[in-house]
Amino acid sequence: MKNLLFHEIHQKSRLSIKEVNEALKEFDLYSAQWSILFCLKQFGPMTQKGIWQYMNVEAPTVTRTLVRMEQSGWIVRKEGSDKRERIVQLSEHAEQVVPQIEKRIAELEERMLAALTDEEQQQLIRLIKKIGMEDNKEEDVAND
Amino acid sequence: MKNLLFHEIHQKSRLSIKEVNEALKEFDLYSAQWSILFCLKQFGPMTQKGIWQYMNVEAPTVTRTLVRMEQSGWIVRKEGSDKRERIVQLSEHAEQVVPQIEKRIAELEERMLAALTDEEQQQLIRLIKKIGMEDNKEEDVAND
DNA sequence: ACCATATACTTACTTAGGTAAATAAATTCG
DNA sequence: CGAATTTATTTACCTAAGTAAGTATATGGT
Repeated sequence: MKNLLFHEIHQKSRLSIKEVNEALKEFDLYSAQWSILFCLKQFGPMTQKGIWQYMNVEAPTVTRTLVRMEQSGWIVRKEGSDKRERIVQLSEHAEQVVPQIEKRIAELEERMLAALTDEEQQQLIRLIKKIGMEDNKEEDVAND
Repeated sequence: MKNLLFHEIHQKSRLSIKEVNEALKEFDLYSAQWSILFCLKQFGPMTQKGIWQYMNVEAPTVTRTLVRMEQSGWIVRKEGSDKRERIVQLSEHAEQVVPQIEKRIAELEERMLAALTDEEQQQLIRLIKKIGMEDNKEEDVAND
């Protein structure tokens, strides 16, 4: 029975990525790339480590995505004072377009969550956050 | 704010896959492969279409995974009466080992859901199922 | 019976994620 | 100071998922 839960999460994850990719098509962008743009918009220039830590993925994943985004002109990477690290920031083009994308994605999310009340959405986030391994202490659960 | 929800789903999806892969290592198996084994164990021999429809993925995804599983001896594919379709079933080896894997995965899931009561788990499934596009009618929500 | 269409699967190519190992810069310690 | 260790990023190789287009078998309409 519990299989159902992970099965369901896995499916909704794929579904949302698929829908986001569809919405991003007109901007020539992919979901993981958008996640990074969104992150940079929120926090300003940051190191690659900052990005993969926030996104909770491994370093190579971010490297690859950033290479593609640099090639397509969404981001710029420059050397930090610590020469090991590279500081990532939005390109001018990205700065201009990100608000439009944000709007488009917000509409999509609203459509996909239309069947849930605001209360249910909050409940859902609260419960999902509880999933995990032992390191799921109060601090993680408390920050809502 | 709503970004948080998809962000969270995406992360838990990755996390659960990562943990499942870790648990499956000793069986030389990957999460998507296990999903198919589980499916075949539940329903018995079925066509590839049956598998990708149940799993809610595209046909090529299943083709690829089955090719690997056939090579490593987990499944067998034979021609159906309709010569276009291929009927997939567990190998003898798989029949023997699947129960052990099932047990291992069940333990893992229990650990990952330890912070949620049974009631919360049911609630969580109910809410997740509500996520989707327009085709989210009563039938989908009612079947719990 | 034949041609057009539909269906089941496969192939080729793309993004996205992971691990392991390599590289290069910083830091620590004797 | 110099060698050893740690840290940030990259490279190489794996699974997983998607789309688009190709192949082969069934099916339907005239």
